[in-house]
Amino acid sequence: MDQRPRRVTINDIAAATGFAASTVSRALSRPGRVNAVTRDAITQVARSLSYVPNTHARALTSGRTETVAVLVSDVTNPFYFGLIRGTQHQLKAAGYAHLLIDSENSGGLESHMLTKMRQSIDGAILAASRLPDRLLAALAAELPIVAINRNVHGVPSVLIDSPSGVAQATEHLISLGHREIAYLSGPENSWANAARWRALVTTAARHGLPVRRLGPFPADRMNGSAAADALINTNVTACITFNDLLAIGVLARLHERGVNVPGQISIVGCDDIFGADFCHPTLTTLTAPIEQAGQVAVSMLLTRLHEGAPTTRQSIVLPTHLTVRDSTGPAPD
Amino acid sequence: MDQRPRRVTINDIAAATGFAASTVSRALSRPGRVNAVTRDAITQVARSLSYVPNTHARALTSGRTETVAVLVSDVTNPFYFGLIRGTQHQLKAAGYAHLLIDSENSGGLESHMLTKMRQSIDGAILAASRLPDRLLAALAAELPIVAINRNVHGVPSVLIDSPSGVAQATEHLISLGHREIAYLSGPENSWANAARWRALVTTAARHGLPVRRLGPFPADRMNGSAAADALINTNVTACITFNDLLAIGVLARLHERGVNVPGQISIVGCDDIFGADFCHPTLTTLTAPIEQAGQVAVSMLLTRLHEGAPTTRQSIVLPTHLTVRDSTGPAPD
DNA sequence: CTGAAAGCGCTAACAT
DNA sequence: ATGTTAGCGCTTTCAG
Repeated sequence: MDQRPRRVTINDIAAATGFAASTVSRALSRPGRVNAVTRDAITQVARSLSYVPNTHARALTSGRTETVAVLVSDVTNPFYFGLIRGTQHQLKAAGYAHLLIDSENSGGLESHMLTKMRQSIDGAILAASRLPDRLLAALAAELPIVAINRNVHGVPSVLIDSPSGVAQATEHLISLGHREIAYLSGPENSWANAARWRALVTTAARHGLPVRRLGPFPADRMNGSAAADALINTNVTACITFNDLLAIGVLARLHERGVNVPGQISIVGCDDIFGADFCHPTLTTLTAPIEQAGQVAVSMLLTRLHEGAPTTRQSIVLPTHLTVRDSTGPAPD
Repeated sequence: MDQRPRRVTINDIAAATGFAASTVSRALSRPGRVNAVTRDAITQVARSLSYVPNTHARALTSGRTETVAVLVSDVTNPFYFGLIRGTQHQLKAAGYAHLLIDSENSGGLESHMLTKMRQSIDGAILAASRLPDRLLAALAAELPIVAINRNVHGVPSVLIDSPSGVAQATEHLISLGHREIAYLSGPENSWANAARWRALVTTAARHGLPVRRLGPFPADRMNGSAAADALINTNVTACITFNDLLAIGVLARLHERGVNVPGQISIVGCDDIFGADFCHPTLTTLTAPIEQAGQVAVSMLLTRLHEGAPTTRQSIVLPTHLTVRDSTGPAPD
């Protein structure tokens, strides 16, 4: 009674219409290859029997699964919320299923999951992959992938142009009179972290200004305390933080320790995640189009899947802009 | 060259070991049914060939897919972040794949996706289903499901006990001297919304106090403005909000209009989502164990799948508690 | 305990 | 344009 009630198959439709199973198959999956009237007859019967094609049988023969895996390094990180939203949306529009995988910040788990799932998916989106360049490139040779915020030769990717955003942020701080700026560093193995630091160094150098690098700090709210304490020990009047999560943590700790933001120190975040506009004070940050990044990544992947084109080395860079809120202000005298 | 490099199958292992394919199959999926030494030989060869079983072939014959769908009504809503984290974690631990589906607040899309996916999944977790009771019950008869925050006869579920939390919150407000409390209502078709409202009414009545119901408001930050404005038009000194998202929106609007919280009005949220502890002022709210809800839901589903037991009508209620922060205070004189 | 054989539902050559 | 015939890789009777 709890048994699955014997689904209707392509053969049932064949029997009902008098056509061969293969014709039914064609009519349903390659409508062009079949006479219009037989196609209509078949579609009609299929509908009336409420036929649903069996994904597995289809995948088994065709190799296509209409499923894309989205790997994030930590589902918990609100940065991914927007991204997941973007991939989810775009994938659904294309009729693809969305397999969510959390690699728990581990390259090992990442590649393990990927090999395990290889035949269950047509491709994958790797957000913030923890895989070393070589492995990533090797993987890309076996499986269509698109990386987000990761620039490796031979791996199509969607990059968020934080460098130019960081440059803007730096100019913003300098124009407010800040002469010494610190960078609160995120994970050492993060591509974005390195890119942001470099951009800060470059821009500050152009103005003949020194920068300090503090950290690394794991990029979560908790570690904002350590970061804030480190910050207080310096005499910088402004800092750019690896990401908003960390920045929000810093803000909380600074408040706790009675340091006024932006009165005594200005804070800039990165990403503009959920919360950046309602924390206290609201956070000046680099707004990254992360939902769009998810969408674009999916589009690239899908194109690749459909064209069959190797599409090596294709990369798209998405712009960021500085969103000024209340956490930055004039340097104290 | 881009062709998938011909995966190793059970037959390769059979050839390599000299055993029949069926024996290999058994050794790999039902180790008990096979001689220890042949099993070891087979496992060994399988490993050395880095064999990965084909999900689809397996699903096709066995009917099992080791995949569970998690349906949320809106991936964007931070309430689901914790939930997804919980399901993701638990599912992965059990070796199941996690299929994320966004039903976009539409019952139609919800059931459509579910029928389409029926043979691709072993079961589903429905978070905040928009399906009418009857359809939900019918669905549960066909497919193992566990509902979250939805109480329908015959559908196993995980319920978050907001009623007792709301009661606590109400007592909290009354003890602070508030004599007239409003409820900012969420979507009318939400089970949780109804439950919360009832709990407020009951508790207030016990103290002989009136309550006002405002709304309904779509439960997102945007609509916090409308909700706040409606609130200002009353002369209540405190309100309980359907959820934190709405509450955070209300806080922002109140601030904008110069209304002091909690000086002039106290606000209580529900759920304790990401952000509730760092918005301004920090939000007094009902802390719901939503990550745990996800975990429990998965456990229930998995038990059901493995025991094969119909497990009708099993429900688990998870407790909530009031987390007092800065958005509530004594009633103004 | 192990092997042989028969499919699961569908697609993809190959014929017609 | 349609039908025939083989499987895809695996599990599962059913024998031995």
